Amino acid sequence: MVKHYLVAANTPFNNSLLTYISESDLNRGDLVEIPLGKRMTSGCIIKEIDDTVEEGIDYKKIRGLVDDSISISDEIEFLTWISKYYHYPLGQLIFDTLPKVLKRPRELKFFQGKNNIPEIELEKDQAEVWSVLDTLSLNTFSKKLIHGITGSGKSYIYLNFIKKVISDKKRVLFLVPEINLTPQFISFFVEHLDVPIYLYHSDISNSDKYNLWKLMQADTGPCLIIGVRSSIFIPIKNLGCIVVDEEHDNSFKQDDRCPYSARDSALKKAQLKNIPIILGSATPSMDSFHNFKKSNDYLSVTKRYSTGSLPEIDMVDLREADYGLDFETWPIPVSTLEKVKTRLEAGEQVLFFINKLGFASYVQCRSCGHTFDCPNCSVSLTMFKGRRELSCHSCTYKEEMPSMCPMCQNMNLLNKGFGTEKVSEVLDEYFTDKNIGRFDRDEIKTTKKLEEVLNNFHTKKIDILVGTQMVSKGHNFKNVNLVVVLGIDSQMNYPDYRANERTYQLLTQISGRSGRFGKSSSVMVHTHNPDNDIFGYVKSHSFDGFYKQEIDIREVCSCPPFFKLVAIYINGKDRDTLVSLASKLTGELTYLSENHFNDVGVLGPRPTVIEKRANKFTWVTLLKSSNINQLHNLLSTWREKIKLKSGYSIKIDVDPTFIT
DNA sequence: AGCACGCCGACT
DNA sequence: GTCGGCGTGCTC
Repeated sequence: MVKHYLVAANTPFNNSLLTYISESDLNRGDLVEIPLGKRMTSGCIIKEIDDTVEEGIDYKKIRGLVDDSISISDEIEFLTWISKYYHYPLGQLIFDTLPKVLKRPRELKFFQGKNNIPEIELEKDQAEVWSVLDTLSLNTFSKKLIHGITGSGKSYIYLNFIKKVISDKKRVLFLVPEINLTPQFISFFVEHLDVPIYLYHSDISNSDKYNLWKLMQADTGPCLIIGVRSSIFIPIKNLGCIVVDEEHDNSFKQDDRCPYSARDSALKKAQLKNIPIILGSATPSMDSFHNFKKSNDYLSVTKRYSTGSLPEIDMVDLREADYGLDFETWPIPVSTLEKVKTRLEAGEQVLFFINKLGFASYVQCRSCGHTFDCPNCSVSLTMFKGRRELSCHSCTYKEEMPSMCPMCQNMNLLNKGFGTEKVSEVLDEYFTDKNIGRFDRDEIKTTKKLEEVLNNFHTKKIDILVGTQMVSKGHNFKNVNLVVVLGIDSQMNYPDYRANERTYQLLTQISGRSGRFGKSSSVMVHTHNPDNDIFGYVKSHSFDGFYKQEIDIREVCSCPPFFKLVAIYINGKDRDTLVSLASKLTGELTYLSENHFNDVGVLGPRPTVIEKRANKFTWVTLLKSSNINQLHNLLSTWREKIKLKSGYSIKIDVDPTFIT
């Protein structure tokens, strides 16, 4: 008896949903091999179909099961939701997230919890939050947002809840934004739990990923999984709760392939699985704060745990900065270096934050003004002094450091702008007897190196640590009571509606690295615009104040959380063709909005901030609406009709965090 | 997204 | 002559 099956195939064709026939019985979630055109590809069985089969198509036969040890039947509903919400083909989503198959699987490594630390007594604020969580049913969907200032001991609240779920013999998924954050959580949970602890991030092998998927299906023993965003796709049987730490963090949003938010998807997953989910942050996103307040699911801890106190935030006005007679301390004012010196002399360590890599952001000829730009992208090249090269941050282009201007042969080349390498050098020259360490993507390429540098800082082999975003998140440095922030102005001036929010979050998170363990501590924020309102709210540690100001701006400019936003990126190699394609596609969107979906606004198209990357151009069109259903319907209608020539592609980004 | 077909330019 | 550049069209 021949049966027809709807299969989600690994192809964008027909939105990945294709019909096949099979003589053997197959189940929803089975992974199969199927012919497609003249090749073979993978597919996932969605359902059997009977009378709805179209005539006139010569359906092909399913070749057989590709792997019988994994079935994702319990995740199809979840994956289908993601596919619809983010307008991304279901079949491609499934095979993007599935661990690659597995020639020679090795044994799965994990950490065994030792549980050798006795129960910790919660302080009053924490206990109040815990008393609410303690009443949550473990078999019902519920969501809570814990807003706990940096150093308030959110981890202990999570821990209590996790212990409760584990003692109910269930499993816990603990989401962290980045692989950097996993080492500190491993030791924390190993000491407090007595179950296996598994890691899931970009640095674990495919074999381990595959084994974990299998294990999470095979048995149901309680365990903890600490994972980055992609771990929401692991089909975990007997999942008892999800925790999302640092929920505001932009790393939860994927930006290539299907641009899903792991935080929002986790909320959906908890709802579908009927389990509780807990989000936590010291600086909640505007979106979450707004939503959780509205539904009364908001909990807060306002006091630092134990003896920690909040740092003093000092604004350093760069308009009055003194960089020494020969400008030799630039970009660090002499007064700042003196403050650093005092801290170092007291035996403390200091943290520097600059959100740029390299020695100079660009190089310019003093005589004719020529700048060294990437031949493949519309950006200038970053100068790396140590490696003696200029390199592009948006493609792989590199060239040797020039000794003269190629236009006018002048030898006098200026270094403009600065990054971590420059700051490290200035510090090295000023504090000749101190060790300066660097903590950025350029320096830290492996987990091993990450742990090594962190360890050197913890054991005081490094006196001053200079880093990018990487240092701002989560780490606890016992001996740091001064944090220096440079180059924040460029963040604040980024041209999208989230610039204020990101700046507030970043400054607050960085401040959180200072003075975690008593003593007076401070943060020095360097800016040309010290009177900006945001600094006032950071200074007074007033999230509420910031939120109240920002939420009004969002409302008057029709931005999230009041309006939903979708960015549509159109990409291609020939600029003229791309521009006409972008305006044609935007014209179709405008037509649909004017004639059928009146509540949706269409803005654009316009070139992206970096219009050319690796010799391809990108333009963007924005959709805005407070009518979410209409927005989705417009997108679906539009997507069914569009046709693209090869070499041209579109990316739909629902709820973009960055508009580039 | 693959993969094939098909039509033009510069090599043995 | 034919190797290979990529433009176009098709895939349940």
